[in-house]
Amino acid sequence: MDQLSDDQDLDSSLRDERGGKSPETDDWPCQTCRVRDAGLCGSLLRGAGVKSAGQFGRLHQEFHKSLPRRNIYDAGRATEGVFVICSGWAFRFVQLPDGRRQTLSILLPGDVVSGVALFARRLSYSVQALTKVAYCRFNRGELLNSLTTRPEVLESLSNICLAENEQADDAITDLGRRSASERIGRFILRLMDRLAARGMVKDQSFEFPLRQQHIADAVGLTTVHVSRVIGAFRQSGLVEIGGGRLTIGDLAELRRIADAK
Amino acid sequence: MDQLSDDQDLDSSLRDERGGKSPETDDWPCQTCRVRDAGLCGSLLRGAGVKSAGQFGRLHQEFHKSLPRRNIYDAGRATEGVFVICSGWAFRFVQLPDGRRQTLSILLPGDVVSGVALFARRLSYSVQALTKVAYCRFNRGELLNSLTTRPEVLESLSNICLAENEQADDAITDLGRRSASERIGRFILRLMDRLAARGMVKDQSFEFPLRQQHIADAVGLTTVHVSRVIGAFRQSGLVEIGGGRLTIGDLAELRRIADAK
DNA sequence: CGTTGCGTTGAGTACCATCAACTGGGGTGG
DNA sequence: CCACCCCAGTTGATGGTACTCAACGCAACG
Repeated sequence: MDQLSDDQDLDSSLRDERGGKSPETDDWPCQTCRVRDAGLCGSLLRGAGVKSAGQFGRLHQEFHKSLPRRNIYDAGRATEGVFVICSGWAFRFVQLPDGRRQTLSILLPGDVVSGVALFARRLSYSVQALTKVAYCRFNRGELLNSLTTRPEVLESLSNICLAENEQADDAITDLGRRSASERIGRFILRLMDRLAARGMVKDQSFEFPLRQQHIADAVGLTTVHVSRVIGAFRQSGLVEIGGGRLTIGDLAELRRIADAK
Repeated sequence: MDQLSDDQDLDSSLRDERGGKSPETDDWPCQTCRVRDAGLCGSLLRGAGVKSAGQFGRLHQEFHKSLPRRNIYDAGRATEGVFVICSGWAFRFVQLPDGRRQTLSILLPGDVVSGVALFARRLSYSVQALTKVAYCRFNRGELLNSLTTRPEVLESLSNICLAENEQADDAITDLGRRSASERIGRFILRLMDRLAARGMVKDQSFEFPLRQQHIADAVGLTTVHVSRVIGAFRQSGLVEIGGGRLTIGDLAELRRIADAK
């Protein structure tokens, strides 16, 4: 039913963590992917025909899995391509020398870790799995080629970069000019919107694998303060968090809090 | 000598503010541009040959000027292309309904207002001139075409997007996890680096047309607090600001403050 | 049943915001 | 020339938001 619970096949193959798969084998993971038709994968696979490997054949993919709390990528390491989250949650973050930590974005199934990673040999942030995560790497060279030969790929990647920039601008505004409750409210609402676009929200309720530490790192607060704000939210009946789920109790009021002071 | 003072021609032509110029006239402004060979303009004009208009002829450009404190672009308006700052300073900012304001980035000569603006019909932020500004608009359609036909344009625009994303990530980290003095210190140092790359820094001193209000909007503080922090900087001999210039007094110490707590 | 991780709560504090008054420079007009 | 105003910046007083340190409850787990 939901993304995080029915991962039998993820479980069963977690032994071969980080094991690559040939893109042309019969058990091609994308065949059963829930988010295959959206975002970058959509453009890459649509033009190619899902089963054939013609002139616009499938790009080479390398499939990986990660357990929770493991780093999928460490800042500064060389990358050989672009990562896409197939299932599970992850996040991009920066760790300062003195331990302070800032999450740059939460990555949901179907998200490209970063569109511009296509042009960068190494990134300045790390990526960590939040839940069990299955992800896939597209080869940089191939992707760069298809950029010039396949207009829909260029368009898709452009849209991804556009969205990433807008999200970054939003984050800057939130962190620079909004109060704690505004930040947390907006954080929750944005997450819900993104999950809703994936059909992962039902009755204003969705899976929520984040610890308060993750929220704190994302909105630039401490866990203690996040606890207080969320406690206040809960007492006002705005949200309910528990059992790995988040349920919105009073959407209108949450929107009001998130929109202004 | 410096960018902002020798603007006789800017002055003299400020009458025809917002007046477009045909790209093929003899008084083509780029002929005298100081930053012509850098960034996007560099790639666009290099491949084309500066004087000729062959197969890879010049793209259509529309030149504009703006007085200080005028909005070059208002959030939400339809855009017909990509803006490049030719001379002067500007900034991208978001204005919240209740008046709070966050600056997203400072734009220096040679900067593209936003690389991804190429793919967006309207932007969610506004752009305001800080000094007298000359800027130029490249046509969206033409630029999109040259993206697929001219590899160096694609590469240049990729690098711009990459840099924009990295700057945004830096800003998020600063606003989320750094103290006031760290933010201001880093703000100054980053500005100096970017100006140095344009040859606009001499003896650790550079033109600095920003009011404390602008700094406050950029680093997410109030003007009052910016005044205190900068006052402390000045008293420690770290920086001296005055007469529209900023001079670094103790670069090592400023770096130390900016790098950690 | 101790341990560990996560969340909550309290007390005290630091940082930064807010409000307000005041300074000094630059322009303008009497 | 001076009065006046406006703008940018400074400074002080005060207060609130969010941080730090610490203790504790609770559930999961070995």
